Amino acid sequence: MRRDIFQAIADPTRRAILVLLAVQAMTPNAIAEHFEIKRQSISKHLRILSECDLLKPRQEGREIFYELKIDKMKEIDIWLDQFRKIMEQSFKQLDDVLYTLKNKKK
Amino acid sequence: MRRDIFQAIADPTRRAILVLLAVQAMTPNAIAEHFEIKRQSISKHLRILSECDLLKPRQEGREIFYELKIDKMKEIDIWLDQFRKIMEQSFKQLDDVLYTLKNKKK
DNA sequence: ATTTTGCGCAACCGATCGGCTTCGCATATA
DNA sequence: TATATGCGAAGCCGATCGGTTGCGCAAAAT
Repeated sequence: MRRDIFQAIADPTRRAILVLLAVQAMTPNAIAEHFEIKRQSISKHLRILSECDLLKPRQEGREIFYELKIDKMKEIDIWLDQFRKIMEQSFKQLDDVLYTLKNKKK
Repeated sequence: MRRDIFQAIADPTRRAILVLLAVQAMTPNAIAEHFEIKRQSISKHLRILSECDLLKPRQEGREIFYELKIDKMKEIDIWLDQFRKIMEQSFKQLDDVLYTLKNKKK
């Protein structure tokens, strides 16, 4: 079980489920209506997403509403931050180069 | 071949490679030194990342320097935007609720 | 001219993935 | 009480994944 958030969003069906649940909590059957796969397969996806802490199930009678834990999505953002920082740094270095060139011209 | 960017970053080794290459372009051998897997496996990862347009190979004699096409990372950001927007909307709705409650108190 | 080095490709292999079907259980509903 | 419904768990299966080894080729070094 690798089961990290990146592996979770690797599957296009799971990404679509996340988008659906971002709008409103839904039951497995309701979700399955939006796809061409069986409810049981949806359940498998829901299990994976839940294990990654991306979803929170809420039992209501015999139904289970899965809701998105949107905060968890921040983890992806945090990972992307590395690149934003490195990019900034690259621009800074580029600035330095430009600055040096400018001074040499003088 | 699914080969989209989300499948590309699903693998932890590939994510680490991206971070390495964010700092500076490197050859397969140089990259492999940072991992405990064979150079050929690294090459496989590099092929996948290149096919996703995340890397650009630059031949230099018999060496190939792979460099990160950092712009491609924005695609992930764009996907995340959906959730940011939905979150904003949720806060807006929450504001509406709070506003209504406030008025009822009067 | 020969050997070493850097690389990608192809074939192989066990593990995992993402569907499927079948089942059992708990909760409505008749 | 009997039946229908909503769900998860388990087992199956073909496809893909991520590693390996063993090439062959071109460039560099000897």
